[in-house]
Amino acid sequence: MFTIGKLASLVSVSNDTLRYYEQEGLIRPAGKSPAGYRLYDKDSARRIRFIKHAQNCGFTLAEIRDLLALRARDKACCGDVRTRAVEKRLQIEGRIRAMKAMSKALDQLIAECANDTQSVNECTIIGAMERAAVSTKVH
Amino acid sequence: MFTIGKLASLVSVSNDTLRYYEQEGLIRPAGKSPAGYRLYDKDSARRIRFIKHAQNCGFTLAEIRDLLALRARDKACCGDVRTRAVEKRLQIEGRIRAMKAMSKALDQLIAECANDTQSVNECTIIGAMERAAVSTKVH
DNA sequence: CTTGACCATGGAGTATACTCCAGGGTTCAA
DNA sequence: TTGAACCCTGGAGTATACTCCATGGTCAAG
Repeated sequence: MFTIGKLASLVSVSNDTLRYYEQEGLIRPAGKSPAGYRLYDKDSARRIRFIKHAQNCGFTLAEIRDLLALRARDKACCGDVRTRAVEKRLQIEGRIRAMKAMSKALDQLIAECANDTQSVNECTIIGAMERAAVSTKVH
Repeated sequence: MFTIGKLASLVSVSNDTLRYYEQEGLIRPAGKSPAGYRLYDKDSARRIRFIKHAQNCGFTLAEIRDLLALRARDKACCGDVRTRAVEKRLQIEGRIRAMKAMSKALDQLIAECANDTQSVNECTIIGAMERAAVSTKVH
């Protein structure tokens, strides 16, 4: 059990952010001290790391709340939960494709920048992106 | 050459968004009509699609402005441009890893939801995420 | 030559995700 | 027992990325 400051430094966010997450229904302290101090456990830390992870994947806090709600809903892993999970996975896969295209485009840009024999006009990310996108078909 | 409304519907954003992008230095109309109407060409459309693409990859408009500035800067593809491109690519690759872990976690969740023999306690995304993250080491 | 669909500018408002007080209580080491 | 370092709540402020006016000019069809 640690106080908010301990947890905050443990997971590298601010106390305010933790209180904000609580307000938004993303986390709940494991308990409270007699003085009303929030007390967290290791699960809280895991949960916050998950939130950060999901944010890094481009999910909003509202979406992350959904994502978290997928787990342990009521009794069993019902069809609804499964549907949402499948939905989210599709979303992620779309983003991964987009990012791969972007990465490929940057690769091409970097390669072009490496050989100075290339003309300046050819050195455009948009062009590289388009060439990369042909095979990826995003959106 | 098309007016703002035409371009907007072509790339599925609002007129306001296009004016906002202009204000933020992300786009510039190819020209103006005598009456002061913004006139765009096909390159504008490509540029906006690039912006949307990059946003989907998790970049802010400021970062996208940087990304766009990578192209055709001054004379040649200098080291500075290359450095930035390499930087951005690293950023993207990190995000791709994070998203793959997330996707894997959801896969696992979906699989678990499919076989009802699994107990409820095992059906947690956080758990799935952690198992997925072991081999991926994000951040 | 008017009417409806377009365009312009400037500025205010919104949602998201924090971030930073102010004012006050708690804990603990010296 | 006092001072530094913590905690609380409530509310205001910030950055980003739009979104929505109000007011007024432009254009093409009928």
